[in-house]
Amino acid sequence: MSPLSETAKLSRRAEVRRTQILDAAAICFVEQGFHGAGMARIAEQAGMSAGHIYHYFENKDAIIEAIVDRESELHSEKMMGFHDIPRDQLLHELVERADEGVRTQTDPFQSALNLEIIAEAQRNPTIAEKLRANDAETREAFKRLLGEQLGLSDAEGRVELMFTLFGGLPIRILRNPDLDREALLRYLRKVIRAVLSD
Amino acid sequence: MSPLSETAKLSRRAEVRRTQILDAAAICFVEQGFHGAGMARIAEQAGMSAGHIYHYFENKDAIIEAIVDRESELHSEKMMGFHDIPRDQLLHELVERADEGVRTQTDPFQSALNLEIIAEAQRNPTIAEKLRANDAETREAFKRLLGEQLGLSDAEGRVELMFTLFGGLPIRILRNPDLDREALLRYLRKVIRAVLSD
DNA sequence: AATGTTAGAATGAACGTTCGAAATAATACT
DNA sequence: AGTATTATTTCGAACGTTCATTCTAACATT
Repeated sequence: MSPLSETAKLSRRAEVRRTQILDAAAICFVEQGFHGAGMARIAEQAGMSAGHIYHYFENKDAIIEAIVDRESELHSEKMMGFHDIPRDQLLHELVERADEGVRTQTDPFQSALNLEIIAEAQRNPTIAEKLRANDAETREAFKRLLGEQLGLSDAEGRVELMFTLFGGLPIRILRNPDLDREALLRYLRKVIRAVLSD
Repeated sequence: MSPLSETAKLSRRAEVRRTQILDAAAICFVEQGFHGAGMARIAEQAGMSAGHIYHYFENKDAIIEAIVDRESELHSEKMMGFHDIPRDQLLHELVERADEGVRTQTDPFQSALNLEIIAEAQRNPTIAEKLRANDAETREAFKRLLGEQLGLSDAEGRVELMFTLFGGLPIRILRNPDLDREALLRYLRKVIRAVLSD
């Protein structure tokens, strides 16, 4: 067996363990928060000993950072999905896909993890920086989309409004769990049309 | 001296101490989070010993709850300010006061405290209930405003959209601290007009 | 046998909370 | 009014617990 495949096998193994830990940690963080969840609980959920986690992550903060990285990547990919849409269908698609956005942003697990990350970013500069970098990236991508594909001026303000709206959904669902998603969607679509046209 | 004024004096004293503690705690919570801030740090900020705090609050959670109550009351009062506006000026006023809303919701201290409360609500049922009660109250008030004063149908969805938008501002400012408030405001006003008219 | 992998006990620091006493204020008594 | 007594406020040390992290020894795999 070549040393290359050996390392590959090893890294793969390690990669599996890492995701195991990250998945477990995400569940614990949602249930108890970053600082409420103990390493023991995370280890139990991941099916390994507490001490063993330190073979894959330097410390608890590194786990948090890895989770944020994973979420950021997911978020970026979601955003990039709009770039393949032909320009004459773009506005229509953005309006149509509003409900998908509402669904993901109000999903109990996702929105809880999101809010947890947000809270952590407030006093963890590393996390804050990751969030801001991801925001800058997706914001610029969306601005280009509006400017180049839809030919809209003042894309900055339009993007900020859209991001504020979708970003506010996790908070909204927390404050009103019985929220009428359909009623909200009616006006969400109206707003998208108003903001993404002259 | 009547026993009434005596008790009043005593409660006043206690009330001053209580607000002293709440103010100090709010600062600490913003700086280090609910669970990051220790009682020792809060006590120092309040200018008293850690043990002494327990004469005014049963425990740390009680402090958190009191802060949430105070913020809720503030939020309710802000909302009630719209009820004195004559109906023919209401829409105009709502559009005009948008920038005041943006200013308060993106104020560094307020938005940080807000997000901290939100995060805490995720696994503290008492806090969650307080938030939901406050939301139900302000939501109903705003719905009445739109229905009775502006004669709008389907107020539910309109209110949800507006609340989502303003509620999302603290997150927005965290993810993009350099946010162009004026650019955002242009479209925020456009959205308010679109959502609060047929 | 050697190397990589796992478990779980040990460590030390940090935290919320309790407690008994000291300081201060209020009240009663002479 | 001035002293004695009671009540209230304040402090800071001590306690018990919890937690992240380290370490040592056992285990598996090659």
